[in-house]
Amino acid sequence: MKDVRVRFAPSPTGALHIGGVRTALYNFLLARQQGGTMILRIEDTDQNRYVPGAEEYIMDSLAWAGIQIDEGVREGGPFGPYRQSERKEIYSQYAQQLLQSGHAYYAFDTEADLEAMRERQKATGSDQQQYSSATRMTMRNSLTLSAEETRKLIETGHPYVIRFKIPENETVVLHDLIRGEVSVQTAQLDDKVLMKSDGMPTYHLANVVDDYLMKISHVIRGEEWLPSAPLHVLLYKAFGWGKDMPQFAHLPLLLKPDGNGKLSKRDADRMGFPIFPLNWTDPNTKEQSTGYREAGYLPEALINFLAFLGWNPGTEQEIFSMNELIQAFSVERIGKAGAKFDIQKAQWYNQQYLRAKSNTELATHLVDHLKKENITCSQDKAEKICDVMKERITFPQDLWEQGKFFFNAPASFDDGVVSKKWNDDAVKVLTTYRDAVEKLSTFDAAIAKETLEQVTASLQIGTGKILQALRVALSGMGGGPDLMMIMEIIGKEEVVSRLTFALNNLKIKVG
RNA sequence: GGCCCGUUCGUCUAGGGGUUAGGACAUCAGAUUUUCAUUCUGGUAACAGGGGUUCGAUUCCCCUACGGGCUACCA
Repeated sequence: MKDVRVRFAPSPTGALHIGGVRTALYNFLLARQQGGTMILRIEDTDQNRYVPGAEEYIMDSLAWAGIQIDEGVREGGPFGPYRQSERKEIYSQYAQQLLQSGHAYYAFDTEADLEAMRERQKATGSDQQQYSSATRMTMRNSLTLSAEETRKLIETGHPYVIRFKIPENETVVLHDLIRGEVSVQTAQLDDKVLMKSDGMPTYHLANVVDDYLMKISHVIRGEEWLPSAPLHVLLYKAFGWGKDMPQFAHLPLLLKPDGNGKLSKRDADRMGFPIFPLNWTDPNTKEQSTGYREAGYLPEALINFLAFLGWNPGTEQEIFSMNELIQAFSVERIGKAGAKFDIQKAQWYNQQYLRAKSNTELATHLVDHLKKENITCSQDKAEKICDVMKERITFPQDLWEQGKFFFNAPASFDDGVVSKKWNDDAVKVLTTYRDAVEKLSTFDAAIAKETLEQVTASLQIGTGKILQALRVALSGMGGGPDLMMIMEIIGKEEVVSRLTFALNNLKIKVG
């Protein structure tokens, strides 16, 4: 079997969209599974849309996600350059080949000429207003002009494009790995521009030439390319590369969570979830976007989630590491229909991966975060906190968000809990308890519990009745991890001082 | 408009001519828990519609509806 060589070919027109990450992922999975090569090709043939920094951003994003590139701008490789703007000469050379073999022609039409043609077509009631076999003989091109005229126009510097001459009355059949056979009549296709007047190729030419030269075996890309795939097939044939044509797989799109249509940045902003892998500041608008990384998503969770959007292994296993995905992946099991983007599922995955992490690893994260808050915390204490908190968090930052009380005494107390649970009995027990704790020489969760039980027993008040009051006094909140562990972690002195503060400041609410 | 692609619980999906149509997320209920969360148990919930083919269709075919993509000297 032919060596598997796949490519992810984004254009650097902005941050990498999450859908692009999935496309890259599927390419990567196939490459790794088959012992093939993953190529990153930068498709920067549109000079107007070039956004500085986008290229770096794309590479950094893929690296973060764990999608490794074997050949590309950074990595180099035997088929470079991997930036299309640096391959300009190659494309014009191949365009010449098409010109000579009669598969392409020069066109000198102006914007106004094209517009007039479309109007004429519209007036005849035609379904399509295209530059095609139906209209090309009415236009200003090397098909209608003499060789002499054509040569003169080019020599005198008239702007021109090179168009592909779509063959007439053919049926193009392409075999898509996901969709099966797709066939299109060439009469539906237009004479696409291959080389633009600025000397750059269009996507269609560049993509076919590069895929051929780079020996790409599988083209795995978004469904938006399906309509132009027949044109690409025709191009391969025109070049005489029919036998070396890659296999195609057109991926279903990622749809917005509500309603219909493809997932856009607007939807993500509106619903409050990231659309880009990493933080991104648009250099033109200065608009800032939070990335998945910064929002607290773990790359392995994002990857697992993305992999399952449009693909599944056919088993009931939900959690897959990258290596497991590589093992299990198959293009044939990719679905055909678009998948709505469900951020809740992504959060669930994140939770699963987060809780699978060791306390040591989580603690390191916590300690790092605490530095930003100017709080010092031993690794040992941080590990204890992570141990009691990890079952209740979705994002790493929740460790701090939900566990602030481990470091800062509560400044305010949950009203609902106070009004319900802060009563005479509670005050009585907590006062006695505070005094008892103060006298203790050693203190840990077990001792804290034993002492509390002794106090409630002596006062003949059920322990359960006052636990919520104790919790709110210590943490300010009505919920949280095991109270005895909280006391052990914050320590005896802190327990005493927090109780004293609460006892002095909380009023019993009557009624 | 034209062309192409698609359609199983709210969502991601498995399945496939005869199944109690399976799982996961979400949701609801119960249990556990000192609270919240977790965990456990259970529940609600789907084959877009109409025609065929067939003994039988959700599964195969056609049509319709709906949805999406494309329709640039953008990718």
